[in-house]
Amino acid sequence: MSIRILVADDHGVVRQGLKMYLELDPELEIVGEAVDGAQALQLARELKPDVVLMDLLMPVMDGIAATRAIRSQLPDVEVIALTSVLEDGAVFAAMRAGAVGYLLKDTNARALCQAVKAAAAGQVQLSPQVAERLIREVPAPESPEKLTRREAEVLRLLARGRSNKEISADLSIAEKTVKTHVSHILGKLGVSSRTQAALYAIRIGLASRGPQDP
Amino acid sequence: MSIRILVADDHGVVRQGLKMYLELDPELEIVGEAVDGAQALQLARELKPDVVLMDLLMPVMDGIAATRAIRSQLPDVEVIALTSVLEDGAVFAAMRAGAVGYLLKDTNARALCQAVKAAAAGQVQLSPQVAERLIREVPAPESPEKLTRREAEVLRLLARGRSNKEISADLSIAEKTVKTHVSHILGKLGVSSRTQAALYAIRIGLASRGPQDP
DNA sequence: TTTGCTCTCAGGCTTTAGGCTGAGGTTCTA
DNA sequence: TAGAACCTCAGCCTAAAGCCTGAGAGCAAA
Repeated sequence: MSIRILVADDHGVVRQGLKMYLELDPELEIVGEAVDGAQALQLARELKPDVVLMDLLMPVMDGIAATRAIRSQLPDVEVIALTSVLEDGAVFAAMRAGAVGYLLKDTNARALCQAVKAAAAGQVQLSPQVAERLIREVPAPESPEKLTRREAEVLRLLARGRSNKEISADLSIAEKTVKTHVSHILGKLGVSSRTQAALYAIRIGLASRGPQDP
Repeated sequence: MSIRILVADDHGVVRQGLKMYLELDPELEIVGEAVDGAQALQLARELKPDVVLMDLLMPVMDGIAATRAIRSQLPDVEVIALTSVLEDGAVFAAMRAGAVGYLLKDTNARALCQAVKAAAAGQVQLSPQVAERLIREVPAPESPEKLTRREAEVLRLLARGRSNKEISADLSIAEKTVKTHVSHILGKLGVSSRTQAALYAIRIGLASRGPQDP
């Protein structure tokens, strides 16, 4: 059973290059190509690939947004972010969006194939340069995305398994207000349930995965 | 400074295979080999390795007993249990004996090296299948009830943020049935919401994104 | 001062989650 | 062969979650 791959990049040359690289490995199979983020999302839904190679700079819907959408709607589809240059914040943003890997386009064929296989197994794979960059970006995970201070606070409690009612008691505000915050959180994170939001918070390290006792 | 490893397995083929896998990583170094539990204990005392890869089924002294002996006499030596098949109770027994990891022999080279490094740092590392088994053997400190196979499966999906309706589609069963499973899961785990159940699954490693997804 | 963001709260609404009871089917085992 | 699990599904119910609109108050920057 081969690993099914969807390639998303707005440049034909890049898609062709990736194709030639990936098809050197008999275990890998390209099942689709997308030219923008929206199409990537659509094709991911239709084809349900194992791995999406996602360019971050694309028209219509950028790679970050597409990654977030795919990861929230299709949790079994892994995404590897792909860029030509290292941009500030991009690595962390991609990881926050749910990408399981982050590669530069100058990666060689062997490393690329290996990264795809690792991603299919749900394992993190980073270019050495990227890993170094990540370490320097991570120290400032102050606010995930654009959550306000209050929203981040609510998310932290939510990610400890607290109900809206419990959170309202914790913060001494109305449960209705908590619901408002939660709605905003779900919207900003691009997820559709509090459980997904909690898992997101765990992933970015906002909440520890320790015991939930207050 | 490399990580020093002792391999304990009564089959030469397995020892050779582990050697080839581990020596792919320059940070790992095999310093000794044992063919039974008694020899493993003796060599662990002499060589003081960082990690012991311990087969559970061995003559003279089985892996569980050897693990217990090593952990009690040499607290700085970490032990990873290794088996070819998942046996009932074996995971729990190994963890009780002090093993910090539990891997199947069909683990690939990358995962194996990663597990050894994690073990050297004292971190727990489990195969996804093992994690699933573990949750069935050791559900919660309060209620010693075990999850059934199906319940563990539902929990795995739940811990990926799936709704009841989505899970019912994934498993091709009625949403009503999923609700029944979820109710039983919550009861057995002693938690009061699906989010808490998801966090629990994450904590024990069930939710580590594994390759066994459809 | 105006603009904008944030935090607060509400009403009204639909959907989802979860508890409880009962029940028919399979499969495995004592 | 009779229990004992387990999986499946249903009805009926309450509670919780989530969406949408609107709105007042505080606060800070332009």
